[in-house]
Amino acid sequence: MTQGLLHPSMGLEDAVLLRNGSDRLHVAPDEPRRDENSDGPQVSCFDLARLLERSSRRFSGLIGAELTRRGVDDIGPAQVMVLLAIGDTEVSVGELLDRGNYVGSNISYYLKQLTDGDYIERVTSQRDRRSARIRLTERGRQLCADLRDAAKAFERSFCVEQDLRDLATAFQALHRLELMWANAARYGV
Amino acid sequence: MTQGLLHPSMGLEDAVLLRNGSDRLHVAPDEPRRDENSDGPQVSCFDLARLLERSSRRFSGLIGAELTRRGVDDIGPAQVMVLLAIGDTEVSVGELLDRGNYVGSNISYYLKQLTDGDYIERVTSQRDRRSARIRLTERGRQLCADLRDAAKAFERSFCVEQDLRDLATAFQALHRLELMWANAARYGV
DNA sequence: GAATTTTACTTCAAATTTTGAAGTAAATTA
DNA sequence: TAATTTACTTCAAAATTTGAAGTAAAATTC
Repeated sequence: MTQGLLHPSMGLEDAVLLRNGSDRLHVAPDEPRRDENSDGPQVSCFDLARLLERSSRRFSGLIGAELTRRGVDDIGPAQVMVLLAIGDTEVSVGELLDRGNYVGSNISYYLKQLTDGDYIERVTSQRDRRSARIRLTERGRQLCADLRDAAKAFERSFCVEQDLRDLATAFQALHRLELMWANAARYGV
Repeated sequence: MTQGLLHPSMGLEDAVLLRNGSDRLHVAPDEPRRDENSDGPQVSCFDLARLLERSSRRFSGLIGAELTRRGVDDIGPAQVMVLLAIGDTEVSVGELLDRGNYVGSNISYYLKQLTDGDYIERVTSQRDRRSARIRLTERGRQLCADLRDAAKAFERSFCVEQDLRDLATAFQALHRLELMWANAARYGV
């Protein structure tokens, strides 16, 4: 169902050797337990949520490293995520709040840094002068493009066709789950 | 492929009404663009990573709310994630680091809080007296059990069979991606 | 059309979380 | 037995997140 997300040249054996403690060369410790009389493993919200967190941290680390490599030191991974959330279009702060499920004051803080670093520019909307319209500057656009290139290169060297389909599958399933969580939050449980 | 993650009684229309701004009743703003001549949507690492972040935040919010409901106010969602990472077994700090991709000093900080709140207990291993063995106390176990019950109840009322399979699918695909990211970090790009 | 309410943000200060550079003490290796 | 490595902890600084005001511009109500 979900084969081949690892490059042929890189087996699971390598993959799990993430720390090299003497007696901790264990396999990934959080495989959800298999249900004896079923054909798929049981996965709880919690299993998944932990995986989400861990993956996010992992990804942030990667972005951070990439920023360092590029000599970008005025913003970090968190700010990059905001840049990516903005994308190619012009958005309002409110839209960003939705997109990332951010808190208002938090986004304000990031946007200030991004403005200071000249990654975005803000124009107050003519239609509604309360609302700030945000768009990437050339610098912001360039950084995003560079990161996208790096990601593409990564995908090319590590992913096979099936991986990309799996990515899409994971995305869709997660997206739906996220909507459920959002509704749970709204309607209380 | 991935149908039914929403309860029949709750349509997409409701699902996206997450904020009630006057002119921002838009549909989810980050659908990945469809590639004209392909049968599945193109999803980049970044699309997925943003979804991971957002979902995590959403989930943390849910856990936070649940803690408040239960009158637990000495720990937050982040600490709960550590409890869940510990699980039913006795683990070392190093194992936790792997499990959550945490930073050492960070876990130390959480463990201290959890010890203070009597959610976990630490015993120095006899075999290797440098290494702390951690396990849940009755209180920690109870909290986890309660949360699991709440999650089960949520799943029962909001998920159909297909949803649970999708959860498993998402988990597997993500897990593999995470391994790739981990290796990318290790081997540099 | 003036007063009120709501929306769309921003600011600030406090709390929380994360990081990194030491440190400690126990194993391991040379 | 000395040097190194491992498995953590501590501390202080930095980054992030939160929440309670605040501001100013719509939109609504009277």
